[in-house]
Amino acid sequence: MSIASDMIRGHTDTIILAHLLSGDSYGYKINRSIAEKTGGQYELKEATLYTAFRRLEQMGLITSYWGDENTGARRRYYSITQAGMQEYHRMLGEWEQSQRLIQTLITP
Amino acid sequence: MSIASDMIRGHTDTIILAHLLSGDSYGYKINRSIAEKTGGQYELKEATLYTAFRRLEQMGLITSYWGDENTGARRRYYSITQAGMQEYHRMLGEWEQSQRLIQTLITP
DNA sequence: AAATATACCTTGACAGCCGAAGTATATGGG
DNA sequence: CCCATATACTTCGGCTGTCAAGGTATATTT
Repeated sequence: MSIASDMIRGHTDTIILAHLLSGDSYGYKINRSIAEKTGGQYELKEATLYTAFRRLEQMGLITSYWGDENTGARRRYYSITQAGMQEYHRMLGEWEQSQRLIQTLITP
Repeated sequence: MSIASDMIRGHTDTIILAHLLSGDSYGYKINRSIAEKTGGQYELKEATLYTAFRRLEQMGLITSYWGDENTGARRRYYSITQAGMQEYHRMLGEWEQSQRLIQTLITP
């Protein structure tokens, strides 16, 4: 495993929810967007991304529907739910808290 | 526990190394210290803690020796190595970087 | 004598990440 | 026309770190 992934672990869901706050989107595009936002420093592995979608949908934080593209590959669009928005805000708060906690603990 | 363990995951090793920078110590005490530092908000589970010691020793980042207590329970002391110090600094840098990365990604 | 605190260890289950491989459509270059 | 590339999604199986549960042993407090 790469260290970076264990650092991001626990934030994957939040990252996806954050993205969907700006409107419905689909897997491939979300990942492009993540890569762009970070200047190519980071992107989710496909397997990770799609299992995250499954997880989030199962938890009721997002819903999905097939796009009606009449050209190109089919796309599955995702939408954040009310519960998803609530959860997003809760996770943001947890990040703030854990950030301080970690900072405290890794400082000798 | 109050903070999701997935948030801390990836920092356990750094936390232990950070502690050992201040001098040799042993498992139980390190965990007491973590709890104290965070005002009881966090502590490592024993199984996690001792697994981490094994991992760190195997990686050559720490060494261990039995204390010579002639009273009370025996203690296994841990010492950070040169490689451990180097790795600690590398991990600190990674934390800085991933912190910014996560902040960017979880902001809509 | 029993409960509590100190101190360490092992086992097995579980969750999330990811490499690898597969499916399918559209486009541009040779 | 074929092939490489980009788009887009899916499944499988292995790996790693966390943790609940259980165990061992000593010293102090009740």
